[in-house]
Amino acid sequence: MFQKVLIAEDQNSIHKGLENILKDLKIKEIATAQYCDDALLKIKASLNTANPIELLITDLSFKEDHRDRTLTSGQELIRAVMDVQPELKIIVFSVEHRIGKIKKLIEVSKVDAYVEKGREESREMIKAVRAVLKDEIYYSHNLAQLIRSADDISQTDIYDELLLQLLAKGLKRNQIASYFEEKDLPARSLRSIEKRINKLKVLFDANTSEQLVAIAIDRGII
Amino acid sequence: MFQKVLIAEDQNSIHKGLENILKDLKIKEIATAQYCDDALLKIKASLNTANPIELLITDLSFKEDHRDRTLTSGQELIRAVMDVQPELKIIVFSVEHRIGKIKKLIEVSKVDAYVEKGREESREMIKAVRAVLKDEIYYSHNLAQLIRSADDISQTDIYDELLLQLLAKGLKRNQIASYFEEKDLPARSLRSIEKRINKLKVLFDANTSEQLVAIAIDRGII
DNA sequence: TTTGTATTTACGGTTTTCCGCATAAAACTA
DNA sequence: TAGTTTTATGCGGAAAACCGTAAATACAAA
Repeated sequence: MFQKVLIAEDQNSIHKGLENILKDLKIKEIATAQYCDDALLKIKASLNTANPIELLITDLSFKEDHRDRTLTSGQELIRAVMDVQPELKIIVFSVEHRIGKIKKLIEVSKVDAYVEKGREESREMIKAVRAVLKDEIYYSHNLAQLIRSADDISQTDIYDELLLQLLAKGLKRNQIASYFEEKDLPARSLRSIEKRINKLKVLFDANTSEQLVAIAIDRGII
Repeated sequence: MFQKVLIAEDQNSIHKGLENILKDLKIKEIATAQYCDDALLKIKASLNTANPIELLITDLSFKEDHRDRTLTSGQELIRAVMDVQPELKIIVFSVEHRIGKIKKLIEVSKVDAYVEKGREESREMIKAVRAVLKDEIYYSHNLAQLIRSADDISQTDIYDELLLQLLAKGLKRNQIASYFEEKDLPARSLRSIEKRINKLKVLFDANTSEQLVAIAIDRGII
């Protein structure tokens, strides 16, 4: 079993529960952090010791407060951690259920497991830790099917994503075209922008561009 | 201090933490429920006993799973509870930070306290329980100022809200006008709908209707 | 009731979005 | 390389959104 584990999570009510689970799994040392920056510091520090941290369990969203932060989310923490300790195992533990975000974590950030917060979280966390120990990828029960059915999202590329973001930010069609022009992106003409929006409307079954933005937000694409 | 408290929360890692806090506050009996429906049942059942539940601590969002549910959210639970036991004290404990939703809870549902899940949650929960015991209203630290600054939202009435919902659902301007016509709502002409959208765009500083929908979702209005 | 004010509605014109079509450019294939 | 397919662009017209204005209606105070 893992010797040393770090929990990055700002909800202190969760710490106790999580620690109990890990203790039952015979994990010797459990460190905690309430801020992403602290988590990164602890990981860096432990690298030069006899027993470095072997597993990071992290939430995705961390509340803002008075403290200045450089890392503001689990995603950023994960990216930073990969730089200093690429072999570190990572389990994401979050309420995030939007399949777009989760797919990105697994495919882009290469996290080892995703456990959704909810009724089965304790059981799922145990399974996840055991799976990760065996170098397996694990995502909680109800997610497996969702990920397969979310191919529509994979069909949206980074330009679609940018386009949706610009729409949500209040740019008009021709302003978006100008933006694409400036940034030297492909398919920058007004007509191409229009066609791209239309393609997305068909893909997400949206009647209007307002609904398209609502769906994109709901699915966690933007 | 309260004699009997019910916690409605589907994250089982949180239960332990909350229970510890409540025990420290000398609360004798702590009941828990993972589903809204179960919570309501327990409240109803306790009404006919010698010591009924005096305080309900509830989350807002409950995950869907295999079980059929009639009550699917904390908001619905609160509404149902008010019918059977109007004098029951209620503390909402949630990650919801969108001021629109929170304001509605306090003003419409008349909950006694709102504690935001996060770093200070334990301390805030203790404060909340003590305040509610003294018949006071309590909402966590960082919220007090936000609520005051959210007057813009109070300026949106139920028709604005409906309008935003219909926009997000993909109805066109004239379809919205027809909808208002059918439902016999005031200001049902196309021009009035347009003006209302325009008013909202000014209010929320949105350039386009797409951005307006994005902002409305972000602020928890729809 | 009258008067004044605010809201709602209708009309008309401008801008933006939407969409089909034709051509041009690019990517791909044999 | 030449031919084929896909993608991008430009143009024009229709539909929808946008916006000012004025008449009609609703509402409140006098």
